[in-house]
Amino acid sequence: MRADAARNRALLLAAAEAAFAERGLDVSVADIAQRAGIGKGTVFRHFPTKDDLLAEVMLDRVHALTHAGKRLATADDPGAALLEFLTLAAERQQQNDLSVLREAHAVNERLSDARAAMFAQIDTLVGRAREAGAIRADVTGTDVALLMCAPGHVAGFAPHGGPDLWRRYLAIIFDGLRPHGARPLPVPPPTENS
Amino acid sequence: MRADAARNRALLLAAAEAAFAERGLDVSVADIAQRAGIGKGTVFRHFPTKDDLLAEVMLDRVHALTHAGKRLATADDPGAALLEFLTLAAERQQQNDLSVLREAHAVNERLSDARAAMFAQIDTLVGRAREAGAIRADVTGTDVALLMCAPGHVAGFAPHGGPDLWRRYLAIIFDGLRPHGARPLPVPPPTENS
DNA sequence: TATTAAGTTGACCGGGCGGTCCGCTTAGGG
DNA sequence: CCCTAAGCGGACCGCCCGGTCAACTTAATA
Repeated sequence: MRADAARNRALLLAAAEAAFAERGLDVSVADIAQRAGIGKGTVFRHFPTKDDLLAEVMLDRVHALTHAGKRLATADDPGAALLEFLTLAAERQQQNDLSVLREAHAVNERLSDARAAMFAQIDTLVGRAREAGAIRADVTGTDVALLMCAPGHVAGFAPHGGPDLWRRYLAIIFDGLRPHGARPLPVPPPTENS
Repeated sequence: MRADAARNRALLLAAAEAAFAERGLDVSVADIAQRAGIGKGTVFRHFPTKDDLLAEVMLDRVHALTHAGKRLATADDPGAALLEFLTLAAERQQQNDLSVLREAHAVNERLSDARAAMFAQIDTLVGRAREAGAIRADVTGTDVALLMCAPGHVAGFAPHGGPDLWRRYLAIIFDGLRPHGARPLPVPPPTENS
């Protein structure tokens, strides 16, 4: 692969990730190309369809989370490890990632596999946290996989919320996962209110 | 207003609500019209733009919730009242209602006013629940307004979840709002798992 | 029933989208 | 340094969308 092609590919992926995060999945390919400073045709040289581009962006994010999960799976405190994983997930996943992943099979087989790997990693983290008594006995990996995007999603709709508002909702939701009578986390105050 | 026009208008609103809920905000006007069994032109006779149609649908939903909130504001048990309100909200709001409401001002002034009225009603419910000690002292109406759509939203992404899966996540989230050491609600088991 | 205004309809329009293509540019090995 | 193939870019295509319009249909009144 030629050097300029590799550079443009990296530029394109970065621009696409930013564009999808800011404007949603409906950004036009032309917009992404302009943001990357390349021509529209070049986008389709690197990725046959817009969906393939999206899949590649998602693949990077899912892999990063999976690796973080693998690292945290051997931590001393399984409860803290799960919380840190959820923090990473909420931090990165500002947007509607789950809606993409749900239809991952239709988009891309590799992405579908990556999702399965991430879910398996979540199962491990949740299992360890459950055994350690850090979360309720009936909480499943699926529960956590579904709930982990909620803080970022929900905070995104705040009228005046600061950029860290998601931490507040992560704390609230995580406390809902804890066993009966657990002392809840200190909940960060809302930075601003309506 | 002529009788057939009123009938078509009702048919149209029902079809639009169903279509938006099932297919998202991107359903074409033509699809909605076909679903209602009327011509596409008739849609634009009743509502000048697609956004106006959407605003009318949302207006009905927001008003219904506001009225339910007003009824619950005088209930004996403020904690139970808030929970019932959240149950109603999660039950109806399967979809991305918040994303619409956030841009309500851009869509329609009446909708913007209706949203403000609903938020005020939520503030009342939350205030009463807080005073009764049913929820944490630091939980605000904005918190609840943001979190109330999360159960429906999150459950919608479950691969095999039953239609009542949102109840599970409502219970978890509501428990996160309760004061320290509160006995959590019984959490409905997941109907199915991945 | 005759009249008419209100209501309905689908063909039609401009615009923006994803995706294609071919002439131009340029990296990089011999 | 030159040649060539890999890479680039933007004009272009077909499609579908929201929205318009003029011809047609019908409910309601006298």
